[in-house]
Amino acid sequence: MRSLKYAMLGLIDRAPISGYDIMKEFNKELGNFWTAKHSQIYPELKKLADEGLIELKVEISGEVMEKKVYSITKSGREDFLSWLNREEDIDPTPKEVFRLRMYFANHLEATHLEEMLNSQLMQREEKLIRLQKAMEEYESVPEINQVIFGDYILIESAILREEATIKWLKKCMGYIKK
Amino acid sequence: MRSLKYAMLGLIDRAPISGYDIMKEFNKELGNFWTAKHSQIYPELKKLADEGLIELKVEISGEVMEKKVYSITKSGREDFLSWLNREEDIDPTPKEVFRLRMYFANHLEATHLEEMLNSQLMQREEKLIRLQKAMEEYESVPEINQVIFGDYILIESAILREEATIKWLKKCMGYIKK
DNA sequence: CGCGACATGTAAGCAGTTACATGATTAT
DNA sequence: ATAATCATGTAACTGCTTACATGTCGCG
Repeated sequence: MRSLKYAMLGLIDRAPISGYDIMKEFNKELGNFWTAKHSQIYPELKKLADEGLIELKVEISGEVMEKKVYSITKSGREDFLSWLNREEDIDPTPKEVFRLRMYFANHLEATHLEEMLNSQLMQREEKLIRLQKAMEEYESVPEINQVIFGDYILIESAILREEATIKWLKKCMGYIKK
Repeated sequence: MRSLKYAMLGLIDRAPISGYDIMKEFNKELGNFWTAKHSQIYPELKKLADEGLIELKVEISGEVMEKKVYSITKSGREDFLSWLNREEDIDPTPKEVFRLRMYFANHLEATHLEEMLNSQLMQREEKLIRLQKAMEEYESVPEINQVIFGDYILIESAILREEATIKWLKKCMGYIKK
């Protein structure tokens, strides 16, 4: 499905960007639903350039250090928009190891099960707080044609996801005690 | 991390089972959070048998058709339980293509964006109804030491996930009209 | 001068999907 | 008979992670 390709094309389309900075984008809002390591990003950039979807311009930061800045081409933009407009089915199962583990919870001792749920709960609550802080940066909902609209709705989605997970973990803990 | 290995060991531990039936388990409750195709299952079974974690017994269904039924060994059970009891960090980002797409929603026409959100909404609502029906099969919450406890909490988790996604999709649609 | 961030790449291996391939059994 | 399901496998490929590998820049 080449999803990484389109994630990268979308980022490059916003403004010319380097592989390093694409990597950093995957640590921000987008990173809640898509991410990649530099070892995947650099070869993909090469491939996209070979396919004529992006163009390279080398910048120099400091004395000698090269920074490869890529921009999207006409054909890259067409490809990206055609992907973006495609109608798709809902995503296949996103795999989650913790829930796989919990599927076999009947083998765990009650006290240890509770510890595991609690450890997850704390980590999820921390994550939720971080997301809520990010959301507070927005005074109002961005217009749908603004670039930050995407950032906004992804934070919201991530918050709803964490809240649902927390609710579930608490329910599970409720099933233990008594 | 060999998660498939442990998913399969856990299933085999419940009762001796064939590759084909493991595949079917991934279409049930567990399939909401972990799944695999037969092309991945059969080689993995071979590997687990080579590692001495499972044992094979061939059954004949009908006249000649062979069914390979695997059971867990002592060392397989130990390996599984040690994995199950391990404390782990929260799962890394589960990737979702639809939300990646929505990150770039500012490029979409309002009417088309609404169509896309609506199409997702309908599919998610259908899925939710199916999950709720599965939940209704349970008269009460199973005890935590029962095998079906895992099934129950995974259905609940899947329901909460769908509800959160539906809530998000509706919010997004709300941002469009006006 | 040392440390953390900047910056880019490759190689090996593990995980997963799609397609190829075959044949038996059961229900209609 | 014929279609759906049962049943098992392999091959080629894509996707992704971990580790290897190198060097610069800015700050204290």
